[in-house]
Amino acid sequence: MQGVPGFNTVPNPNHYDKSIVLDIKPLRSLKPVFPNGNQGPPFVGCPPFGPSSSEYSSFFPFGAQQPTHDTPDLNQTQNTPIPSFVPPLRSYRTPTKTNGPSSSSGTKRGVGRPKGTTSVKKKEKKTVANEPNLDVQVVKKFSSDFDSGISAAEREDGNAYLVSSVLMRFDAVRRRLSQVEFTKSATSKAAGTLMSNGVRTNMKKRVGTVPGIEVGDIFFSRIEMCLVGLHMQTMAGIDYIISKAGSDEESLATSIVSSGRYEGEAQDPESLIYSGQGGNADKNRQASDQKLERGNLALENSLRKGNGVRVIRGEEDAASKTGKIYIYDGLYSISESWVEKGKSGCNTFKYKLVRQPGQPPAFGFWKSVQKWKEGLTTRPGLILPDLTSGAESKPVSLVNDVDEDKGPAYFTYTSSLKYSETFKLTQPVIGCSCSSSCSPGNLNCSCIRKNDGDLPYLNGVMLVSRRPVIYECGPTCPCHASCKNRVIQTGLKFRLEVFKTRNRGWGLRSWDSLRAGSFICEYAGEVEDNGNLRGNQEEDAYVFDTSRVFNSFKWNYEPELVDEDPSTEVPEEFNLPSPLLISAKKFGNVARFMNHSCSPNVFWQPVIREGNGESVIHIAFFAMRHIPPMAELTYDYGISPTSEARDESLLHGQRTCLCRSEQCRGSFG
DNA sequence: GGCTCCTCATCTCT
DNA sequence: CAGAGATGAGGAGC
Repeated sequence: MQGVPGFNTVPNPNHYDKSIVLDIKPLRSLKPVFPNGNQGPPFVGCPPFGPSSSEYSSFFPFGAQQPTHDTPDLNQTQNTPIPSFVPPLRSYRTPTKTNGPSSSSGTKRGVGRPKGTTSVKKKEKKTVANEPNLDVQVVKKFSSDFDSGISAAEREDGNAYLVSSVLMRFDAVRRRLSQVEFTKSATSKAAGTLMSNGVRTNMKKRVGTVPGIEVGDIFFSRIEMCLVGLHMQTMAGIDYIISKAGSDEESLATSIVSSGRYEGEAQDPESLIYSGQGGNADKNRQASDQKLERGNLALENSLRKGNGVRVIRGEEDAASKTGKIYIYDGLYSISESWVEKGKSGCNTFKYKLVRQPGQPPAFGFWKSVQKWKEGLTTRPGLILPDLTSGAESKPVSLVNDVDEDKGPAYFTYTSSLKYSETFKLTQPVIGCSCSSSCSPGNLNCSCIRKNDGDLPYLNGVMLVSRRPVIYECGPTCPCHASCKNRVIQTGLKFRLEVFKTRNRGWGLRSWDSLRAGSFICEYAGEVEDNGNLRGNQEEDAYVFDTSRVFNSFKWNYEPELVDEDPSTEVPEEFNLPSPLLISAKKFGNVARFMNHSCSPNVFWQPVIREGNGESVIHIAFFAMRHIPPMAELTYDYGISPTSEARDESLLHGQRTCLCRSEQCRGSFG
C-alpha cells in the first residue's frame, strides 16, 4: 500500500537532514509517551498481540536508536500511542428501541422551538426523561459518578499520554451527547461530566510549556484546553498564577487566547497586540476604563519578569459556521505595554507579544495553508492540482518538495469499489422507506433501526462511535441524497494532498484541520474474492485485507457504572461475515497512499449499504483524534496472520515499520 | 454566592 | 440563503 514500497525498508532512521526537508513544517499533534518507571500509564493499553508489552521488543528493529527524538517532523504526528480506556466501554443498548414518537424528535432537538419558551422546554425535558427512552439513559449515565482511572498526582501533572487520553475521552462523550441530546451545549455537558469525575490533567498552573502539549496542537473548544491544562479559563482570555495567597501583586501570566476579536490584533504570525480584560460594556452598563488588576496586572508583571506566555490563536472553523479552532502557537515574550483609548473612548491596556524563536511554525503555517486554499499563493512543489482529474468532489493535489520524483506509478483513479463478477457479498439489506431524510429515533426507518436507533454521524461528517458495522442508506432508499445517513458515499469532505515523504514513498495528508471522527475517505479498488487474492497478496503492496491482525484499541467512551451487567457491552471492533480484500494496485483512490503507523491517527470502519440488490461493504477511514493541517494521515495496516506466527521480523512481503512510535512493532504487511 | 470572562449552539433578522 | 446579530444556557475561578 506504499507509494514506493522499497522506501519502507530503509533501515537507518538517523540519516535525515533536517535542513532539506519541507520548507514548511507540518503542525504537530499530540505525541503522548508512557511515563518512565513503574508507575505505568494510567490506562492499560491493549498490546498488539498478547498480554505483555514486552512482545513489542521482539519486533524492535533499531535497538537503542529507536526512541531518538531526532524524529522528522512529518513523522511526529504518528507517534501517539492509542489510549485505551479503562474502565472498558459498556453499551446501554438493548436491541430495539421501545419508544420514541417521531413527532418528538423534532422538538427535542430544539428545531423550530419558538423564542422565549424556556419553561415549556423544561417541561418537555422532564416528560422525555420519564419515558423509557434509551437516549435518556445515555445522558443519565454521563451525569453519574464514575472512576476516571486518573490519580490525584496525574491530575496535577500530566504527560502526553494522559493529555491524549483526556482529549479523546472528552470528544467521545461530546459526540455521544450531541447524538442523543436534545438540549444545547453538548460541549459544556461533556466537559462538566469529565471535570466532575476528574477526567483531566495538568491542573497545576504553570508558566511555560505544559507536559504533553506540543506547539501546533489544535483544539475545537476552550474547554478542551481547560481539561488538559493549556489554558484554565473557560471564557477569560488571560490566565495567570497568583503566587501569594490573597494577593495578585506577584501574579504572572501563563497563557492568553487571542481570538482576533478585538481591534488591533494583527494576523502577523510572529507577533500580536493583545487587549487587556475588563471595562467591556454589557447590556446594562456603560463601558469603563480598564484597571490594572487580575489578568492585566499579571501581564504587566510578566513583562517585567520576562517569562514566556503561552499563546493560543483562535480561528474560524471553515467546517462549521459558529465553531472555532484554537491553535497552540507556543511561547511568546511580552515586549511592551501601553494604554490607549478604545472604541468606546475608555482606557484599554495593550500588550505587544513577540513569538520566541526556535519553535516550529504553527499559526504561521496555518496561514500559509489558507493562502493555498484561497489561491493567493501556489503550494510549493505542486505537480498536479488534482490527481483525481475531477473524480472526487474536491481536488487532491499531488506535491513533491523533497526530491525529483514526478509522481507515483501509474494507476487509474476511481472513487469507488469495483467487483469481480463472481464475488458474492453478504445477505441483501433492505433499504428504508423514508420520504425525505432519515431521522434519529424514527423506528420506521429500517436503516436507523439497524444502527440501534441512532444516526451514526454528526453534521454529515463525523462518526460518533465505532461499531462492528455501520449501515448507510443506499441507492434504493427513497430518502433524499442529502439524507444525514449518507456520508461516505458522498465523497471527500476535506482538501487532501498526496505528497512525497522522505523515506516512505508517497503519503496522504490534509490541508484542512480534521476534528476527531471526521470522515476522510474510503478504500477504493477492486474487490477480490479470496482464492484470487491469496496467490499474489505478497506481491501486491496495495491490498487492504480485513483478515490481518490489528492493534486492538478503544475509541468510544462510555463509563462503566457499578450496577451494570457486563454482558450488555457491545464491542466496537469490526465484525464481518467473511474477510474483505480490496486491491488498489490498478484502480484506487487517495486511500492507497495512506502509510502505515503502529500508532496511527486514522482508523477504518466497515460501512454497509445496499447496491444492485446486494449489500456492499465499504471500508471508511475516520480521524482518530484532532489532526492539524499537513500532519501525515496513517492507519494500522495490521499483520498478515500467516507471517505473524513465524519468528522472524522481516519476512518476504513484510516491510520495516518506520513509524517510530512507542508502540512500534517493527514491521507490518 | 455572586460576578466576570476574547464561550457555545441555536434562533432571528436582514 | 448566507452572514451578522441576538439570545439563553452554561461552567470555572475567584
